[in-house]
Amino acid sequence: MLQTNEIVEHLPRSSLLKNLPRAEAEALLSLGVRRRYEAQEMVVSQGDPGESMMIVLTGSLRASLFAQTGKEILLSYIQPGDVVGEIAVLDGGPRSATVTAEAPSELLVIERSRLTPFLVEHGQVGLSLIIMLCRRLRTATDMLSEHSNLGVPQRLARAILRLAVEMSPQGQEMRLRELKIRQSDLGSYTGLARENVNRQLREWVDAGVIELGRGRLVITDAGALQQIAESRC
Amino acid sequence: MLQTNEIVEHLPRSSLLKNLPRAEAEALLSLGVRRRYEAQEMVVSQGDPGESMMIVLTGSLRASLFAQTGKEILLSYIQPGDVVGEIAVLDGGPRSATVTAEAPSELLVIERSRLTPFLVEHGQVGLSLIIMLCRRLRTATDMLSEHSNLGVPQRLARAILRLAVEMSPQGQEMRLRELKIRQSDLGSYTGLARENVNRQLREWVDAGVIELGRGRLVITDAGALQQIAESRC
DNA sequence: AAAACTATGTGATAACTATCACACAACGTT
DNA sequence: AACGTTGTGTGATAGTTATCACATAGTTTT
Repeated sequence: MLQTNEIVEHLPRSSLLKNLPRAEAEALLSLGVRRRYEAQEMVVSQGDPGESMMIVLTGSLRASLFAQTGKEILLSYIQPGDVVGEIAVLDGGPRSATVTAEAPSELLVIERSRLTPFLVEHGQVGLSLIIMLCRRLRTATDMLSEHSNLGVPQRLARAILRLAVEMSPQGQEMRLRELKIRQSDLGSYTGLARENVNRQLREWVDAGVIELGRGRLVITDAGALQQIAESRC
Repeated sequence: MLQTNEIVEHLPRSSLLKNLPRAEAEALLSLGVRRRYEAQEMVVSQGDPGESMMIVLTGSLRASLFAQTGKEILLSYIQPGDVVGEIAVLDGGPRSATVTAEAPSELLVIERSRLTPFLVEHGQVGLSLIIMLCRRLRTATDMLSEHSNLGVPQRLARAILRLAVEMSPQGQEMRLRELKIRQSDLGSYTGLARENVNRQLREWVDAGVIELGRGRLVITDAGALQQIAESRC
């Protein structure tokens, strides 16, 4: 098992850790306790009180909301280096979303009782958290404006391009060519019916923009996708 | 004109200042410079670089996004005590939205060059900012799930109830009975066509839930609105 | 008091999107 | 190899919502 001081190197591009001096990062990590989650296990559940936040060490997870009808709204995929549960632990409110492990995952759990005093002392870590929250806010705002104002092709294209970055294990720096995703999940990510996702994707296969497989989507012409995403019609 | 040390009392429920010790709040405010904006003047513009954040002292403003088509998406109304422009100044990115003064307004402008070092020193202020960002994230998430999953009546009812809090000059603590808002703005806030906003509102007038005037909406039966907002159909 | 705006009210129509109903293909299990 | 499960492909249909086209009514300007 990794030592605390090895974790920093193990998560090279973690949005939270990458801009922190080594000593600060290690001090933060030393506050946490490791815990394993099995595939399909729920890590946090929307509405619950939340006394801790987690840093993902290994594995992969998904964050989603559930409407009263039971329909899932997929918010994001979560990779090693990402932080989970920070909203509730920082502002004291209930869990704002549900997070589920998709694969067996190891998380570093940091309790509020240790985190809050630490943040008052370590202003730099606070700043790093602030930057992370800002990034979240930006993507939330983006998604909002996309949802209300774009047509099916634009929404789908943007979703695919965003997921190609988000699902990358390289911590948000690289764009994947091949996405491991089901069309129904693309549906709950974009707010479109699965059937319509399929119809649009098929058109793009015919146009040579992507290739499709079971639970799999390959971007063959990223430029074309980008164009569609930015077109104004 | 108010002295810096009087401002704290003048903004009793500012989301940023209310949980700070008096000395910390005053230290933060002393970093800023006052500036007046006329009605309709643009305070920050989406896409611009942003070197400062502002605390609203007096007046009222609106934050919005503009789609390529030119259509406005209304994000929020901004009141004294609220903070504007914090995202760009904190994470160094471009302005994430456009903010316009609706009435003549006075803002306290804090430059990044003074803010960042201050935050490293004053962990408490950082925490307070963090809590504010969390709140923003929560409402963004809420709006997202509403947009994709609710019907017209639910979306509109929730929008009205949220605005009744947001537009209150009492800084997010009180629910107004009378909203000063045009139906076209309700449309760009909810992502609905103005005509459909009108049709739904008319139904509610007939049902005795609200009253309407030019640029004005009065909630006469908040309980009924709440019920509509929470109904699952 | 016109005239010019701005905001609201309402029908008709067109476009879009979800839903339903299956067929089919891939994968895992026993 | 048969079976159950999960994911994909596609047409038909119904429902919703935007758009267009005006009418009307307050407000401000001249």
